[in-house]
Amino acid sequence: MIRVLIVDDHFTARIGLSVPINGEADMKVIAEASTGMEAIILFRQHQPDIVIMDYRLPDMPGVEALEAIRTEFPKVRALMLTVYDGEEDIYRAVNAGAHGYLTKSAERSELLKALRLVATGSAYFPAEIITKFKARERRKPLTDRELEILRLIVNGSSNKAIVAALHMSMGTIKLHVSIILDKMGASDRTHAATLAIERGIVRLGE
Amino acid sequence: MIRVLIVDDHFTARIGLSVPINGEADMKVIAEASTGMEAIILFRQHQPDIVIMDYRLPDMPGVEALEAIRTEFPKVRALMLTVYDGEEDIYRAVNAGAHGYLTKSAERSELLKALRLVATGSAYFPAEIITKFKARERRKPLTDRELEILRLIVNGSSNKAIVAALHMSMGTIKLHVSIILDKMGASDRTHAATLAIERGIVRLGE
DNA sequence: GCTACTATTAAGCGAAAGGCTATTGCCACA
DNA sequence: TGTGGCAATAGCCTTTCGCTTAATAGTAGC
Repeated sequence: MIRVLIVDDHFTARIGLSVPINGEADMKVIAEASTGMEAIILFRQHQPDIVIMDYRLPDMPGVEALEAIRTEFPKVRALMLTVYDGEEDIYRAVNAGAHGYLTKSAERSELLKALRLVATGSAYFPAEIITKFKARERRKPLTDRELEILRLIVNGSSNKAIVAALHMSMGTIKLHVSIILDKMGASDRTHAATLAIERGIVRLGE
Repeated sequence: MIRVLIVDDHFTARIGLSVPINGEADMKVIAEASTGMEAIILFRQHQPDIVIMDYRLPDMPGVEALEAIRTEFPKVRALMLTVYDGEEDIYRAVNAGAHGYLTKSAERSELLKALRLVATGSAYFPAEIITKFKARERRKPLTDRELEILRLIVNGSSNKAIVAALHMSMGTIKLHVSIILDKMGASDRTHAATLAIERGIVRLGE
């Protein structure tokens, strides 16, 4: 019997997962969490065979909750199930220890298949997910400073505004921006901004 | 008895809605659709008291399906239930005839309340939704040409690239861009791009 | 038929952006 | 104790942006 912990802040998603899962003979939902903290506590209590983890949670990103769980229980098996499918999201999930990644448009049969595979020690990543993961792996990662500047660019800041915000000289900012464009393969700052959103590097409204 | 039609392409969402709804004494899910076409056909067949409509569907946007239904059945009652909460999304939904708008983070009680209100002839719009609707209403709408150029800006095109794509002169493009920035209240094209995504005017990857 | 709005072209100007190169200091890793 | 990656500064040069103003033409509403 595969014992499942569901982590999702939407009650419709929790019901929509637990009903089909409990309808299977070989699996059972043993707990449901709606926040990252709750997920950590319930994992400790029940030590399920698999966690189905949403990306966006009210208190912390799902990957952070997963990392916290993995620190305590290195053998945790997790399947990410999310609407976000940016390169960066996928990359972070894999690095946090996820053994499977599905978008919410997955069909019932695929979800159940992925659950069984991940719970029994295999991995499950659809081809598009692997492609995006590899694309992310090939890129030189942005440094903390570059990320900070990228976020300001996405917020619509001019170089002058960035200078004011970060107390640096114009020359420094411009060099950083150039390196960001190069690493991301963007033609200019506008392109970099939309790529950052598309890839999940920067989330709007956060 | 409130007869409900659910329109959502995710099977988890459909189950997550129909189970709680069927658990209520005064309402019942009488059909479920996973595409816009299906929604139109099932509405004709069942003429439900209310439609719960997702924004994103595989074949057409939910608002378009709703518009099509309203052309045939002007008295249709609809509650939008979606993850998208941009000004433009809300504005379009209201103009397509939606009498309620909820994001998927709504709680069970709020969803049921909204369902009852919308089904019995009232409207249900949370305060944040109304705020965004009004914000959109205050803005001068973009013309078709301006929208076309805004999409290219979001895709990272330079003015030169836009000239090549639309076969227009640089002067024309520059003037269009200036007007777009002005109407949107954006400081530059990068800001316009992220605002366009945030407000739901342009969807990435379409 | 007049008015208003939209689409288009155009020229010019100052500001901003982006590419390039050179230099310094720091820290971690071998 | 190098070596390499990161952060920061600076100057120069070219291109691109964004603003302004002016003028023409089509089209939809009144």
